[in-house]
Amino acid sequence: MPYSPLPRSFYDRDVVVVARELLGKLLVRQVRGRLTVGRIVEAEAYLGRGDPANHSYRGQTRRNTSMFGPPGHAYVYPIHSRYCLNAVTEPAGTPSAVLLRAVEPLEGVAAMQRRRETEVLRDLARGPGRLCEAFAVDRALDGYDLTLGRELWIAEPDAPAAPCETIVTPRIGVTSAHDLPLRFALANCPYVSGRRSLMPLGAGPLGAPARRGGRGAR
DNA sequence: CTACCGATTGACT
DNA sequence: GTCAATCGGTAGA
Repeated sequence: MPYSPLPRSFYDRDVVVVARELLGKLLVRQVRGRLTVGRIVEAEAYLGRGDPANHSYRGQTRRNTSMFGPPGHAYVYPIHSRYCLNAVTEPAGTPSAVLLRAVEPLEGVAAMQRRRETEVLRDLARGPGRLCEAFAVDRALDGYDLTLGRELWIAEPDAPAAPCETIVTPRIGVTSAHDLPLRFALANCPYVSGRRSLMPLGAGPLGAPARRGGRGAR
């Protein structure tokens, strides 16, 4: 069966492991029988304990209730007139989650272009707010069960894409815990957000050529 | 009720 | 590179 959803056991593990392993998986959205699919190329872990950047750091509120629930559900929150999509991880009571920051558009590109009001592939789902717009994810999906395979889920790709190097960096946009390397992304992937040159894990300071202003494809 | 502030984006120097 | 629009969530009076 194509695009069968990852089981709950996938999410019921350490949030950092889940974040890393979500790279390369497929984000699938179904609206009125139409599929929108993208390959996850960037994700961030938000720890269930001792992470001041996590919305749950100061306890449970109306907004972050989904994070306190069982793993394998969505945590969707609004910010700056946009939405951000997370996958809740670890057992219920441990408020950890993985923020999906970018996907490579694969299927349903026309729908994404319509929702995003741009034709530019690279701009369809690069960044958490854009991703939600492209995939028609809003507050109605907060708490939604990602293992059902009906409206929104994550699937294993049929044929794994060419092996890609993973880079690890601090999380983008957070105002605390800058030191924690909890952002994971595919190296040299044009669909990854962020503005800095990205250093492959384990590469020396001068080992990796920084990508400069050139836009490449358009 | 008011005040402050982002897990952002897009426009601009 | 820098910057502010924008609005719901949260805390506090």
